[in-house]
Amino acid sequence: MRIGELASLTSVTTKTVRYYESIGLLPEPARTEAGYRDYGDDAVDRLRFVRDAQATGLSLAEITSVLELKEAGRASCGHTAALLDRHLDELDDQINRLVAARASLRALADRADGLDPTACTDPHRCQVIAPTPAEA
Amino acid sequence: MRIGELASLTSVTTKTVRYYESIGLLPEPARTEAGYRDYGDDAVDRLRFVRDAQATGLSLAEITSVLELKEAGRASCGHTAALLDRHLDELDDQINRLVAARASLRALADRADGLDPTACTDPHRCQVIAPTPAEA
DNA sequence: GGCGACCTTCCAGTCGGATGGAAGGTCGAT
DNA sequence: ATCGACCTTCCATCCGACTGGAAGGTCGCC
Repeated sequence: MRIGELASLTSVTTKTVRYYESIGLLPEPARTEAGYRDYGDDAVDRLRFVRDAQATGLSLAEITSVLELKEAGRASCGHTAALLDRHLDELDDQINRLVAARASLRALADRADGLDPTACTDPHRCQVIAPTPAEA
Repeated sequence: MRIGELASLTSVTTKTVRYYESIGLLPEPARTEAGYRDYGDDAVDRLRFVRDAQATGLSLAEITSVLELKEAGRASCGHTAALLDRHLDELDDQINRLVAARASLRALADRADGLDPTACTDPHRCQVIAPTPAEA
């Protein structure tokens, strides 16, 4: 199939497909006589995997390394598992940071809701945001 | 105080301070006769607030708008509260997406752990990553 | 033989959040 | 007088993941 069909089957643009090829994420496909890229069905799988992996938050560089291991064949399970474990840890950290941020933001928002708007008269001190009204 | 002191009090670089000024996040400070930036104590508060707000995941653009509202004075509580609520929703979405991603990654990693490495012999199909071994 | 859809390459630009470096000015201490 | 620390401006570069556009080739159909 040509690039347009591959792109629409995987819901990406042809631009993106060429970009992925340019960074080594997708292998160079065969070409038709006219020079058009000519993909097999496995390209759809690979590209779908890329998008799935991306959706879990892996960077394109990480996905590249998973796919290179896959390409290399043997022993990839261990390496892949290690990469996934590492990414899981990062994901946990990120979630924890966001949850903490959420909590402090929630506190800020609650403070905002509880405030009397008419108390908001000093242009130099907004009580919602000033961390602790008299700390400086 | 000069830019270096402000920077070290707030744990940012002087580069970053000038950058924040350039995008309108910090007001243009007074200048000494020699042309040096000359900050008052409130600059420390403001810059600290910026970093705190950033830590909760607000973009610099969002922080700018919060600070503009603060600058504007009255009615800022309502607007600020609305912005915070909106950001809270976004944060929730983001956390949900990450948790979902974590789950699917976890499933992938479990699969990797459970696999017999010697089964990993076909260079064209790594069982850890191939989404469902025969789907194409 | 010409239209439009599709393809090619290559180069530039976007966004957010800075960071690096060059070239030069200023200050206090020795 | 000169050193080093600090300051100034301006312009360029980085990262990741694309996206846009120009200029041109190819295909099928009327």
